[in-house]
This record gives sequence, C-alpha cells and structure tokens, in this order.
Amino acid sequence: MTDAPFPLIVGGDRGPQQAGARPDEDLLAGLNPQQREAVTYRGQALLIVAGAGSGKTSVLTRRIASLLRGREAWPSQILAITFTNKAAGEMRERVEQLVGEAARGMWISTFHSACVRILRREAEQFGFTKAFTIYDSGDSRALIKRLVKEHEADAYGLTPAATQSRISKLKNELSDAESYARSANMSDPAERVFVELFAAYQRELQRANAFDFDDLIGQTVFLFRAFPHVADVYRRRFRHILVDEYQDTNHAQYALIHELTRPIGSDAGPIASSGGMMIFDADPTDDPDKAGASLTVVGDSDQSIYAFRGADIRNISEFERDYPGAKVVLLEQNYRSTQNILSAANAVISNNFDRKDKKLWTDVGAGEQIVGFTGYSQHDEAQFVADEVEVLRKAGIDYAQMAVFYRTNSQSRALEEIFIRSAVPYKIMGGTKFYERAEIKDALAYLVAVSNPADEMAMRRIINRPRRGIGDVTIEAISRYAQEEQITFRDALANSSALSVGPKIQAAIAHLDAVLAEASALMLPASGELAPPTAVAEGLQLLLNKSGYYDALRASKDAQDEARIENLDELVAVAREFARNNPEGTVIDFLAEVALVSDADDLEDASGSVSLMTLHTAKGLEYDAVFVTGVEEDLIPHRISAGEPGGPQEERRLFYVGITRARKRLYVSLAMTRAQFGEVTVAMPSRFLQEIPAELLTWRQSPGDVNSRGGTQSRALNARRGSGSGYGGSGKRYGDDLVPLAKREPSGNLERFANRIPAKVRDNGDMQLAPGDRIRHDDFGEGRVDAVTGEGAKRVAHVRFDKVGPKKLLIKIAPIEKL
DNA sequence: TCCAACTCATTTTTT
DNA sequence: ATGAGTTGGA
Repeated sequence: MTDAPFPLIVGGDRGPQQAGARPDEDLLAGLNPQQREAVTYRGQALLIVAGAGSGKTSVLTRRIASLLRGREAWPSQILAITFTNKAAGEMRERVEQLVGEAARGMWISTFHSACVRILRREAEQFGFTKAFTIYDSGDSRALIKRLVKEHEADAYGLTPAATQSRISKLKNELSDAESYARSANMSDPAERVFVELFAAYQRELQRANAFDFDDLIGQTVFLFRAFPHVADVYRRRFRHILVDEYQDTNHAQYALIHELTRPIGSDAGPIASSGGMMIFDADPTDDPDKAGASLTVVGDSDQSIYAFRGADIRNISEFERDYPGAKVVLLEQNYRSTQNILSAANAVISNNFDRKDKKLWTDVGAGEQIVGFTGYSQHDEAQFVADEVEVLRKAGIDYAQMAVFYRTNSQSRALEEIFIRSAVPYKIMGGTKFYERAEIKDALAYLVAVSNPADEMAMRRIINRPRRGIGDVTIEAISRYAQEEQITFRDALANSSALSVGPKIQAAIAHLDAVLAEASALMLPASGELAPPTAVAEGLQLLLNKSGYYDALRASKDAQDEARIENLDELVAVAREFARNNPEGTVIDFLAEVALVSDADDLEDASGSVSLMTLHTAKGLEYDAVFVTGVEEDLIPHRISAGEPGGPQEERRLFYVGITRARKRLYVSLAMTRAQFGEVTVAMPSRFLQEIPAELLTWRQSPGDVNSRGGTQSRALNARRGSGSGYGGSGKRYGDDLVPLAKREPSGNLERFANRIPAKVRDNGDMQLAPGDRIRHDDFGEGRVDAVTGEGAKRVAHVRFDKVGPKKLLIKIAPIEKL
C-alpha cells in the first residue's frame, strides 16, 4: 500500500532448504494430527476451536511460518490480530524464532494498534489529521463528564459513568447518535438528552481531532464502508488474516474483519488497479485475483469472558454460517495441565448448558490434588498463599512460575500487604496503571498540546498545572475568545493581551504559549524534516522544566510529590526507550503507543517474582502453580453479574480460565469474612467450588472447619496442628520452617486475627543487622541472623529462629528487636 | 483563586 | 478505608 514496496525475496537470510523435504516439515514436528491440519489447511476460512492449553499459539505461529516458507505469502501480506499487546509481542517473537528476519514486515498487533496505523494514513479522508489523539477511557470520561454537566443530564439519571458505558456499547454495535435516535423512544426526555449527549460527545471528539478506543475500530469500519477504494488498498495488501481469541471480538471488530476479507472491488465503483487502469467489476468473486483474503480464526467459546464489553460469542459460534465452506479444526488435547486440573475444569464448565461439549484431556497423568483453603479473613487467606508460595519455592518452583489470581483489583491489597511482610517478591500485573497517575496524564497532556493543538481537553488540563492562577473564569474567557476568532483554544493563548484578564495572568498565559511553541519547534520540525530520535524525551523534559511543573513538585512538602517526580523521570526514560526502539518515531507515535500499551504488557518484568493479577488478565498465560483466591459468592460469581443475562455463565467461564492456567498445582482459596468499604462482611463459599468433584480436591482447611470449630478462636489455635481433623493429617506439608501458630498468636481471637495488619506499618528505620546477630521477633521468638540481602527499605534478613526455623524478614517493618 | 474540611461513592473485568 | 469531588471561608 502506501509504504515500501513488498520485498522480492522473503527470508533470504535463512538457511538453505533441503531439497525434496517439505519446506515446513520441521514446523510440523511434534504436532498431533489436528494441529497439523490446522497448520497446513489452505482455504478461504479456517476456524480453529482451541481448548485451553491445546497449543494454539504454537499452531498459529507455525501456520504463519509455513505460509512464509512455502512462499505463499510475503510478510507484508499477513495480518495477525491478537487481543493484547503482550500476546502480539509473544507471537512476533515466536514467529521470528521460526522464520527469522522475515517476521519484520508483518503486521502482528492488536485490533486497536492496527486500526491506528490505518487511520493515521487515511485520517485526512474524513476530517481528521494524522496528528489525532487517542482518548483512553479516562479521557473520554472526563469529556463526557463535562458534557453531562453542560447539558444538565444528571437530572435524567444520566451519570457520566452510565453515559460512557452506553455510548461505548452502542459504538461497539457500530451505532452512532443518529442511528440510535431512529430506533430510540424519542418521546422519553431522558432518551432525547442521551442522544444529544452522544452527538455532542462525537462532535467534540471530531473537533479535538481525537478518537476514543471504540472509535479506533468503528471509524475504521466506517472508513472502509464509505471509501471502498481505501478498503481495497488494504484488501489487496492483506491476503492472510489471522485472529486470535476470536470469541472475544465484538461486533465492530467482527465487521472490520469482514470488511477486510471481502473480495477486492466488491463495493463496486471504479477501482484503480495496480496497472493504473480503471476497472469496473460486477462480480469480482469469480475472479481469483480478486478473491478475499484467507481468514483463520482461533477461539474457544468456553473462554469468552468479555461479553460485558460487547464481545459476541456468536461471532465464533456462527462462523460457519458467516463463512460458508469454512473448515473447522478442534484441538482438545491439552499440553499444559495435569488430568486432575483438567477434570476439575471440565466438571466446572460442563455446568454451562448452552455450549458444545468439549473435553480437555492429557496424557501426562493425574498429578497432584487440587488444594483448598478457607481463611478467617482475607489476610488469613493471603498468609496461606504466601506460606504456600514459600513451600513451593523450596520445592524448586521458581517464583516466576507462580501466580495468584483474583476477581477484582481491590483484592490485591491484602495479598500485597502479606507478601511484603513475608518478603515474597511479587509483581502486580495490570492494576493501577502507571499511565493513569495524575502527573503522568499531565505530562502526556503537555505532549498532546504540542502535537495536536486541536485537542482542547489537553489544553484545559494543563493550563493551570502547575498553578498559574488561571481558573474557570479565565479559561472561559479564552474559550470565548477562541470561538469569536474562529481559532483553536491553543492559538488563543498566543494573543493573551486580547483577553480581558489581569496582567499577571496575561504573563502566565504568554509564558505557557512560549514554552509550548519552543517544544513544538523541537519535536515537530516544520518542513518534512525528521526530528532527532531524542526529540520526544528532550521535548518532554523541556516542557516539564520550563512550564514550572518540576519546580512546583520540588517546592512541595507533600511526600507524595517526591514519588511523582520519580514517576515523571520514569516517563522520560520510557520516552528514551521508545526512541531506541523507534528511531523514526515522532511524539505522535509515542503518544499512541502509550495510549494503547498498558503496563500489564511489559511481561519480562515478572522474572523472579510471583505474579498477581485479575482473572481477566490471566487469560492466555500459564504457570506451574496457580492460586485462585476469593472463591466466594458475590465475588466469583460477582454479585453484579447476577442481574446480567448470561452473567453467571460468564463468571463460570472466568473461573474456568483461572483453573486452566495451572500446569502442575492448583489452589483455590477463600475467606470467611471480607472487609469491604471498611466493613467486615461474612462471605459464602462460591457455588463453583461445589462443582469441582470432591475426589479431586483436598481441603487444608474447609469452610466447614472454619465454621464449626472456629468460633471465636483463630486458626492460630486450632489449625495446622498437624493431625487435627479435616486437615489432611500433615503439618509437614508446610515444610520445616512451619510456624506453629499457637505460639505465634498466643492470645489470638478472631477480631485480632482479622485485623492483624496494623493500619500503620512499623518502621525500624535503618536498623543495622549483620550475620551472627541475635534478634527477637514478636511472633517467632529468638533467632540468629544468617545473612542480609537487598538494599535500603527492601533489606531482607535471613533469620534462623530457634523454634520455628529459617525465615526471611523485611528488616524495615518486621516486628523485631536486636538483642 | 486557593485551601482545608467535609461528603460521598466506590469495587467487575480492558483496549 | 480510601480517594475523589464539593463547599465555604480566606
């Protein structure tokens, strides 16, 4: 298409091929017959129904490699779509391993990234510029919030959150305000206001030269439909389209794929052929040169967990209807988990009635029992997880091979607290996003202000950050002036003297204008000239310095502001890193990457730590040992799901996804009480627990144990006593460093136990410990320091306690004293 | 315009 | 419990 011509030779630098042998023989090595079929089948449409752990990534990457090696496709003719950037990165890496350099020209990306690339090229076709901004959900919420206020829509029960989610749902169905209005009941004033909001929101986006996440897909579809000749460019280019996690595509994504796989020229009208002559084609499907791209989709309806955001399971269940003559390949053999884990997963998922029966199986044997545990509180539960992690570690499983899953992000807090205390290295995947921090958003808004001056939201965000004495009154004055003069908010700043504001504020505005202009000159050189790779990082620093942003933070006495400076430094480092990876990347590219890449995506970082994440984030990953925590009613299934059609079933699939991530060991745990909104509520075991066949599950401490024997006593008094009833009969499983809890919490009661984690963490300051020192620990008694590792606040003492054996303690906060 | 004290809602999942 | 948002006084 518009970029470099296709290379003439594919993978020219790969080793010589053996004559006679299938060029892809090595690609088929070790595959079962179904997998082979999935790699080698050639046709218009292929659906690979891939159960969890059935080697689908392997199949997909080999299929791509085989297309390339057989010279059936140039790399640039391949478009592979994944759901996350992480998955895209992994796939690229694995294809690279198979075909080397040839992997370069391929598009392996998420739906959103692919659409950004297309929109960048075509934005001018329909009233946007190349420099468009991408609004993440926070940005669009902020915009909607302003509009809700302006339209006084809360009077009609239209909160920003509700409005945002409705608009998003509609966009995923490819509706716009107009088409929605046609079907809506417009005699309802609330509906009228909503339509008005929707239209206003869209107008504002256009005016700001911005797309929200949903628009990236939806507007690309719109573009293809409105400009068939543009669509044809991409149809001609992408001859092989592969889509992973097809069960999680929504209607807009489905439509996008559909548009891309249509026959070339199928929208009629004149089309410029590659030879430059005009072609009118009535029925292009007969012409093999015009055939639509071949489509491969991979999915598993049992792992559909995004219906809540518009994923339509029918996209996969009706694939054969959509693509007549499609080939379907089933992959049921599982190469990941033990049979016990798979049997549990099969049993659970079989409770979903409207599914095609599918049973995962393996030939690696039964494996370990699944372990269950019931804690008194979420902290108790977390302690169990932390202890067990250490046991597994001693048994030779690397931290990086263990993961803890939970339903909601808020559950991570208790786990974190205990992990810190127990000195278990962990990494939270996803969670509170780096890029959602206020200071990061501010910094990015500065960059947006430079790269996309039409984006008034960004301007409004930074205009008084740091404080310049510019409040609502002044902002409105600027806005009015801009409107009168028919210029952008950004350009209005250049004429601060024309605004009727005080001299001090005038000066502040003029200064901001000058800083933005300077950064602009640095990052966006005028005439086609390329900015140096360092421009983004330098421009960012310039903005932060000269705007006074850094100074304001440094002058502050708020301790948090110190951390903010560090975060900004890290953002600058990210910009440098970006320049290294994308020497020609502009500030616009940088912003797009930042908007689309969540920090859950930097996968390699998890080395050496236990991974903590939500069940949703866990999809597509696998670990030797998996802890599914908080398996309680109202959590999984989540209470909100009860009201939604298909909700409980989706929750079950989510649980299923969690279970099937485990290779060797699976733990399910819950707590009897859980603190929520600062209140302690009693939790009930999840219905899904009963769906796991009893013979597969060993309770270390069952919900019954906790209820009938627990009373007001804590686990400390009656559990882990080794031979106690209902307790698997062995304290040994906890390893030699098992802490006899009776000693640890002599006067423990439930209240104390539940709140064992003090609100304020104690601080030993910089207590110096050296090997040989003797210490006393509040819970563990006396012991001797073997070694000290780590630095600063993270120094860890390895202590051999007289009574309870070796333990690792975080020196800064452990309840210890030097003797 | 800024800041402190106060109220209130938040907790489903993500590009 | 916590954070965001609002209100009223300086």
